[in-house]
Amino acid sequence: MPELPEVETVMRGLAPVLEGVRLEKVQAFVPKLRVDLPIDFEERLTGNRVVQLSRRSKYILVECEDGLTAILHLGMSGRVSIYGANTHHPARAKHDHVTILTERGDLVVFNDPRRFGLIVFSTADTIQTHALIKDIGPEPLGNAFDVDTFWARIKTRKSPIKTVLLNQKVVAGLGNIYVCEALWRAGIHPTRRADRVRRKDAEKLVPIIRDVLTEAIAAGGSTLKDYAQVSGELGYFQHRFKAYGREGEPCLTQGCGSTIERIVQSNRSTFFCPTCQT
DNA sequence: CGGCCAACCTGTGCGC
DNA sequence: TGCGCACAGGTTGGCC
Repeated sequence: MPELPEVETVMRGLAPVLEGVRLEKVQAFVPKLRVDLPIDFEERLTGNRVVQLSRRSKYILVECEDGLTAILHLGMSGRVSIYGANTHHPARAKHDHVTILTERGDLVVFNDPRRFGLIVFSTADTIQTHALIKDIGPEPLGNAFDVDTFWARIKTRKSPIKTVLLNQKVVAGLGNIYVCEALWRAGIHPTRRADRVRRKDAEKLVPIIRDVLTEAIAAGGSTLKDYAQVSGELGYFQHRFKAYGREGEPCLTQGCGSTIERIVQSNRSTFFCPTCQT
């Protein structure tokens, strides 16, 4: 489940395999994912050397030595697997759309059944102005994410706070799961209009958002179903969900005794405690 | 610009 | 076993 913590986990798994490494053979097996792959995708990456990996919101940025930066998004179902040089490299599986063989003999595979992911090209010196990147809000784990900035961005919005937190222009990297978790921790009802979220609620929410994402990264992401880290191991944060996916189960607030409910907002499931969250 | 919905895809799990 | 439907981690384009 690729929200910020999962993308960060994937990026950290890829970095030691790709950074400083020449790509021996890059192959794409589909013409497009969510959008067209670059026409020169294979030729431009094959023979190129990766300088550095980084993450912006849910995008992984692969900076290469010739100035190219590849922008990768995992969409809903995108996964990355790594097969070491001294291990068996499996035959291409269904929905394996891109494979990268490195000069060291490591194999990196991008698999995405729903093809909501994307890979496009930009350049290192223009990446900040790229259409996919330029309007994204502050990184929640960085210094630019503070109460004043956050409050300024939400206090005029009439939409439910749940919907506003999913908006990547407001704050980067949150998805359906971590929004539910953050609102549960903050005691804020997901349907409350963002312009009715008081400043003192924002003061709670900012560190809570930081904490929930930081904890999830430390746990190696969450992982619903069989979503795996690049190592193939599952993330463990899912075992710590307090709201997400817990419809009908007891609220875990001490002494609450209420039951987690599920509603639909903007066509997405929202899980919350009708008692704790106001 | 803000807000809302449909659309993009495939797979899975459930009720019948 | 098969069928139809609801639902799944995200984003965006079009419409009011």
